[in-house]
Order: sequence, then C-alpha cells, then structure tokens
Amino acid sequence: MDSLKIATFNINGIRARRTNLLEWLEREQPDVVCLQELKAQDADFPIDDIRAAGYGAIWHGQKSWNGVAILSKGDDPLEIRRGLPGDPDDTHSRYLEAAAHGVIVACLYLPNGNPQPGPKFEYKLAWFERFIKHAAGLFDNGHPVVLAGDYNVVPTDEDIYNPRSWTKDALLQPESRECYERLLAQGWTDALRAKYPDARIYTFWDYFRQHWQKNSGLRIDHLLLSADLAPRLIDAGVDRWVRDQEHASDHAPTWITLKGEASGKAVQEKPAKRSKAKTTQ
DNA sequence: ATGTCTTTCGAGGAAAGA
Repeated sequence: MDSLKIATFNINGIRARRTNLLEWLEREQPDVVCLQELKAQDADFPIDDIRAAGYGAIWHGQKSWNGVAILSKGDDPLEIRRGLPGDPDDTHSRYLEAAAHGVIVACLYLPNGNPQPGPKFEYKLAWFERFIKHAAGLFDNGHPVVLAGDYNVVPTDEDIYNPRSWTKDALLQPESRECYERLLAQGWTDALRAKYPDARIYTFWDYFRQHWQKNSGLRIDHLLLSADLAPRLIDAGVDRWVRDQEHASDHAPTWITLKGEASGKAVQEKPAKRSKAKTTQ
C-alpha cells in the first residue's frame, strides 16, 4: 500500500548535527521532514548534502538561534508562507509552510518561554495565540494539513516522566496547556496520542542528569492532522535510536505514516465537482 | 538550585539560551 511518512525533528544545530541528520534520512527515508532549531544562517544550511541524500528543501535560518526547514523527498517543497502572520516586529525564524507530496505542511518552532513568568513567557503565549488564529484558517482551507514541530508544550502529566520537578517550567504551565487544548478544539488530531492513547511517549530528553539513560523524557514534538487526514493515519512513532547516537540532539525524530500516495506533485487542486460535505473513509 | 550542550565572539574561556 502506498503511504506517506512525515516527520518532525528538532535538530538543535544543523551544523553540529549534519551527519546525524544524513544518517537518519538514509535509514528512515521520510517523505517529508520538518526541522527546527537550525541555529544557522541561511548560507550555512547544508543544502548540497541534503540534495545528495535525495531531498529538496526550503529553509528559514537565523544567526545563533531558531531556524526552521522543510525537506521533501524527490522534489522541492512549494513554499506557501515564511513566518507566522500577526506581528511584523517578530524577528524570530520559527515558521515555514509548504506543500509537499500532496499535503500542506506547517513547520513550527514554538517559543520555549522560560523563565516563567516574564517577557519570554509572554512572547510564547502571544506567539501561540497568533498560531491558533492562523491554524483556524488552515483547518478550514479544504486541503489536507499537518501542523508539525516543537510545540514546547507537555500537553498532560501523562506526557512527562514526572511533572514534579517541572511544575514551574513554561512547558507545563496551565496557560501553555490551555493554548494547546484550544488549538486541538478546532478539530485537529494529535496523531501520536490518537494512535497510542495510553502509551508513555517521549520525544525530548534534556542533557541533564542522565535523563536519556533513565528515559526521563517529555512529549513536546507534535504532529496535528486536519479532519481529512486523521482517517488516513496508519502509524506513528519516535526514532529513539537517533537520540542514542553520539553527539545527539536532545530531541528524537517523531513521525507519522499516512495512507496514500507518497510520490507526486505538490498539493493537487480539489476536484471541481467535490461537495464540501465530509466523506467517510 | 543544579545539571549539559551549542552558539557567539575572537583567539581562551565566558555568557546566553534551551
């Protein structure tokens, strides 16, 4: 059966992690990849290596911090949007949107927000509000959409090894969680949680106190599916072997597979005669 | 409070962000 694999990976410095990335692409062969925390300027994005691995890419870099990219196997993603609308003074490179393999892919790197309270937390919540507003339009646009990235939100206490030492952290604040809930309430499906409702799933293990070795992780990298994509979800998972490598990022690639064509062009036009009524799979 | 890693600046090691 044809299927489409879409992944999100906070790479924590693409120059320091170039070989980790190429090894992962080679082994897992995702069709579409969202990368966050490039920590590199546009000119330092290793596009030649990525092309040699069989991927086209678009990227939005920034010196030292942030930076996002979308990779597409076999062709270039068709860029739709660079930067989140709603604040012309926001200089952070945290958002890219493109069409690839018949799906609209939003790649996001939501602000961390620590320390909390403070201006960084205010920025996080303001950014989240802008994203919620933009996502509402995406949900209704009639195309299949995936919102993939590092949300810097632990949705519930089931998404962390032990919330006790993190109660003051921006990733667990009620305000952060409430924003995530409000986003889901638009109708999006949290793919990993939908596929595995009761499993402990982590995507991030910080570098402190041997958290990886003890599997003391957090689930903060999410893939949200629009209404017409949710029934196409086949499987979801985390490539934990990447986190176990030497010089690994503190995140692991997180992925879904969807029923349907993996090859082909960018977003296809909807058939003209198609009614807007929801069809069941 | 701590812990570790990557970045910049600039030439060794410190500071900041996560």
